[in-house]
Amino acid sequence: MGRQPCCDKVGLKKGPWTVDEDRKLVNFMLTNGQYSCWRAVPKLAGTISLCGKSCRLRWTNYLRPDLKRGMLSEHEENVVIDLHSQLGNRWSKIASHLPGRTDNEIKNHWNTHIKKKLRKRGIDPLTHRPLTPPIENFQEPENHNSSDVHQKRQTEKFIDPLTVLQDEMQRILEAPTLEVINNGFCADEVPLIEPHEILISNSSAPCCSSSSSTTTSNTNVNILLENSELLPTNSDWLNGDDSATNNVGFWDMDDGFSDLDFLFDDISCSRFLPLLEFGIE
DNA sequence: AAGTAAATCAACCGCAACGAA
DNA sequence: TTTCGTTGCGGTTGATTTACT
Repeated sequence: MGRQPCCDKVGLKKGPWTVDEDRKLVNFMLTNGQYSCWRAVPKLAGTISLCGKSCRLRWTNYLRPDLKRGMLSEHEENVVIDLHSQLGNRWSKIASHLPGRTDNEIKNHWNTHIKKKLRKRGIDPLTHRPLTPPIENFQEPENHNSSDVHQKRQTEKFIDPLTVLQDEMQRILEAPTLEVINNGFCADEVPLIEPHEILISNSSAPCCSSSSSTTTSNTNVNILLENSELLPTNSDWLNGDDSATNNVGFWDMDDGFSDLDFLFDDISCSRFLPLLEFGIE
């Protein structure tokens, strides 16, 4: 007996996601957290024409509000190179050390940038040993203003969908309760990740350093909440743990990654801004 | 201006791993 | 222990954009 497809492929749409599909998925994920069964998500979220696998990929690689966007920093590249020398092509493991970066993003960056850089330095990207013979005078292909091009492209490509999502996300985040939504799905069905966990709250973070905002890339989805009283408190989410006010969501902040692209209110520093900032400069 | 090559990255595919029954 | 359903991962593809001729 052959393996069953991950979903009923008949009638399923392929290709790029539409704004509406994004909106539905974000709506669902922000309201319910990460539902335990991706297969059920298309139906529950209303993105019925897409399979659960697609939804998972879209969310983890693109829509998650905690994602960083833009080119990897030099530090991040060095981390990737170092981890790759130890782990090989285990992109998800490598990504787990880089907050806000996805395995797909790192894999793409490796293949398009880092490999070339290593070869240019005379290092075999596969073995991390010196190339034999070393490629001398290896010329990195001229890529005029590649980062500018990248930023421009991302702006043009993503600004509209995310802008459209903005109002929707705001509405969801300000909703007083998590109740029965799409197609009767009930929020009582234990989510794996609660909505607060996809937001980073860090009252001890540097207050609105200019650098934090300058690192914001054009496609970053920065979710910043002002009306935090409208959301359950951290301790609500964390089974009564009083230290929850320092909860920082996904990552350990001790490993040197401080520019999480989340902007803090200039005035209070302890509350998030009342906007969804999409990195539009 | 038009055609082509190169670069980029979102999305797809298929397999492995895992857990439940 | 085996079977089945599901998720996660890594490799790959293909659409899009930019650079070059």
